[in-house]
Amino acid sequence: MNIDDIITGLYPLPEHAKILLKSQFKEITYPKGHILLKEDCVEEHIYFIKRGVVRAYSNAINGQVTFWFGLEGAPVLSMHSYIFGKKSYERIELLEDCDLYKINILELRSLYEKDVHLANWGRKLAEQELVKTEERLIAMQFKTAQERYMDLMNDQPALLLRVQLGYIASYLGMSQVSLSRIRADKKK
Amino acid sequence: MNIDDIITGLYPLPEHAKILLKSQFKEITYPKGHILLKEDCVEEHIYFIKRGVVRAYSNAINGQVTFWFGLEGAPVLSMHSYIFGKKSYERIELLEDCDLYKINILELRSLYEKDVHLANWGRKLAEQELVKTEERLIAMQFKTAQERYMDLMNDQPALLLRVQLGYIASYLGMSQVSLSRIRADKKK
DNA sequence: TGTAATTTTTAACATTTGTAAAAAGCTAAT
DNA sequence: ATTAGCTTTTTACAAATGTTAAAAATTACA
Repeated sequence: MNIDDIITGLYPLPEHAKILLKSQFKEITYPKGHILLKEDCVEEHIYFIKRGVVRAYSNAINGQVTFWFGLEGAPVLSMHSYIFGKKSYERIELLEDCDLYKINILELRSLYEKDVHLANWGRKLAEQELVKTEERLIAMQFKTAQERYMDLMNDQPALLLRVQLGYIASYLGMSQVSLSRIRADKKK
Repeated sequence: MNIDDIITGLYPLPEHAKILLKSQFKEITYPKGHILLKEDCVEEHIYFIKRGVVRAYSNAINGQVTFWFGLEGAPVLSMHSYIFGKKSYERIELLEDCDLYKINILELRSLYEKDVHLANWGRKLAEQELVKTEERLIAMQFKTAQERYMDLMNDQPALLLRVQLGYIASYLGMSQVSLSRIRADKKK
């Protein structure tokens, strides 16, 4: 997934704005297992995934909770750092070797202030994430564990092939044992 | 909560931009019980609450699911209509008599395209909602029903006094019976 | 290939949460 | 004050999900 498609897919930009934004991205590669971003740190960049899979998780009393996955094309960011410039509450880990496009948040913010097209691009970035997040919240509130698993199978089958089930279970808001049970039932 | 404070609280605007945005808002009053916005309709406006309480809900197989409340100062919008110009999946109902500030979405979008400050204001609007929604999603994933209730008591005690418990239970992702149980346990 | 390490499934049991129905409490209107 | 309607709590039971531990399957790599 190249940076042009990622940028333009979000919001159409006139050539000059696109070039300006693109010029601030740097490409970078990290290996599987790399921690891109740590809790309790202020992260200074956001990323877009060129290649690879990534998860965000948070440490609760009873272990880690994976609450987000990113595949090719997805933005990777700490909400608190990107939006408030504050410490991140989550940790972001690479589940495969990844190629990433990286951009500095302060730089990006200054682009937002300078160029109306880029400000609208930034608006779209937040709006897209907002819709996805609200839909997941609603699903958590009124779908059963089984329905949530089946939705994931329909919407993101690739994820199931690339990510281990323990993380998927957590993402779906259930224990790994529950997920195994659901999968076992489905076979019948 | 007046419109000046609502606008400026989100993102500081130079005087001319503030006046421009403000001039597009109209004030309107509806009685308790009024349906502001229906599922399967494209809603052409977004609102801000001057006075009152509002809930958004969606019809599932087993009854309504309340997934959002708005108090004074909050934006009221259908995600699908505001962001995609598509049909709303939710219904929004006034739980008290409400005074609202209303603005046309197409008009707002054209302001975003015209003025860099307003585009950034629109970005902040989405970003603020995004942070709140992600935090709620995470809470749903790794807090118990009891913890979610106690968080609500701490963070939004006013809500408990103004909204009936059936809706609160749904918002917290539990049955009304469970909420009653939790409340009964708490007394001991 | 064989072994260790990791992941996934299964089993047994405990706990939480849901459902349905009844009882109790509250509110508003007469 | 009384009644009707609505909300909340309680009860009893059922279903779903969690926990712990062990077994099975898979993967990584020496």
